[in-house]
Amino acid sequence: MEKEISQAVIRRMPRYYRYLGELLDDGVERISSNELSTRMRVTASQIRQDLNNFGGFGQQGYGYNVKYLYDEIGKILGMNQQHNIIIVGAGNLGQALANYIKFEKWGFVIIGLFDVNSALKGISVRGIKVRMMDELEEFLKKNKVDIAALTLPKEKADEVANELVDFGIRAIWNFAHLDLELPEHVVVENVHLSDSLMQLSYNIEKTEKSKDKK
Amino acid sequence: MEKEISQAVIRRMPRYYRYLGELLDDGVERISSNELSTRMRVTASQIRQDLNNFGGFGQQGYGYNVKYLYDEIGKILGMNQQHNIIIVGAGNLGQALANYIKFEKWGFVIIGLFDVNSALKGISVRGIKVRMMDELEEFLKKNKVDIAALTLPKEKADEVANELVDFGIRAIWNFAHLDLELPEHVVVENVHLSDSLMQLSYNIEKTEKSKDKK
DNA sequence: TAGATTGTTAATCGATTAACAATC
DNA sequence: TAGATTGTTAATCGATTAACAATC
Repeated sequence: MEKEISQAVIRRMPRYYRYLGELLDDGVERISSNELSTRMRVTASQIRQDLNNFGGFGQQGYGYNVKYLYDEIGKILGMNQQHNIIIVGAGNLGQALANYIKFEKWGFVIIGLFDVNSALKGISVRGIKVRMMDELEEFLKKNKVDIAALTLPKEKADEVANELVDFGIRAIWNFAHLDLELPEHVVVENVHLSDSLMQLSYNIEKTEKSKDKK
Repeated sequence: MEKEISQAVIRRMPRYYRYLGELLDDGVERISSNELSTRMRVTASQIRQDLNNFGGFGQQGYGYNVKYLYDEIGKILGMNQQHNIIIVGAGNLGQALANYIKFEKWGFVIIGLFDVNSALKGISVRGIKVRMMDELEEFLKKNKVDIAALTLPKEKADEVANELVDFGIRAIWNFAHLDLELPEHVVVENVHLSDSLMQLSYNIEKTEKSKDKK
């Protein structure tokens, strides 16, 4: 019986992956938790604890082999397999995501674009034509889709999300400004841009105030 | 001497704000921590603790007045004032953000678009023309800019971020896939979309596995 | 072998939840 | 006044950090 790994740990994994990728690019062969901790500004203890949730990737007296650790974290995050994505909502944000070719480096491939708005019918983004929602069921039968990105206004998002789940979608990358209420077996990752701006706004005020005190 | 409020609390505030906004739209006048806890799927205790970091907004025996609490949280988050934003990096994502008019509802107004790529010179998005970086200093002298959104590839982001800070920018909304190393007085809020996708990918795998066990 | 550094246990710190007295 | 519900203190839980024995 494996113990559940906390989301706090999961959130840090992509960051380790990124730093290791940079070290790899720089030709660094091995690194100790201590040296990595200095670069990343976290404690060495935390790095070792985090990694040991998944296995003993290091070696006493040596540290961690950068290439090996990079690959292992990649596997943990599922970067060793392709993820097919459809984007539902072909407005500005949806189109921007469709254009963002860098995702393919990590195996995230956008294979379809959908919208409810028939005004967008016929438009293509990076060679991917925008389809209407009534073509979705057929499309999902013919293509393996792992993730649906939801970039619709919140008024439509809830209904469309349920439709996606009915058609068999198991993972939603949600950009709509609401909390989706979906069955437990569906994984949802929220990107709430306005929440992020509000946090920034709060931290601006806080920083201004602490400056005033001096 | 005020105690520092943890980022865990700050992260939850925009969500409270959103739920209260919905209640307000629905014409709900008052709400108890208990009822709100049911809707938001958090504990009533957490709600009361979170709010009491900022003040006693409720009333024993009554609960919270929705309108009042909404406004108070709005003030905490700085939603009572306008924030002028420039977007640096007028590619797909930058343009998508510039087009996203909903931000204005919360007082976030995009007043400028900049890029290093002269191919974009002359293009306009929602009436905002793309300017070159050499116009930035002048622009910042003439306009109050509260936030710079960074939507450049990571190769350019670091250099541009430093430039922004040199010109007096105090807050950066960072979409580039790297950790900016900036002076302490600069507030940075990161939106790492690929990290978010990787988390989603991990959680997909985890959910698949737990299903297999049955 | 001696030195370095991990993996892991123990200690500490902080965040969440529970409980209840205060009070509307 | 009685009932409801907050604000706040105390208890619990979980996450982070420290320490060190194991071992390369």
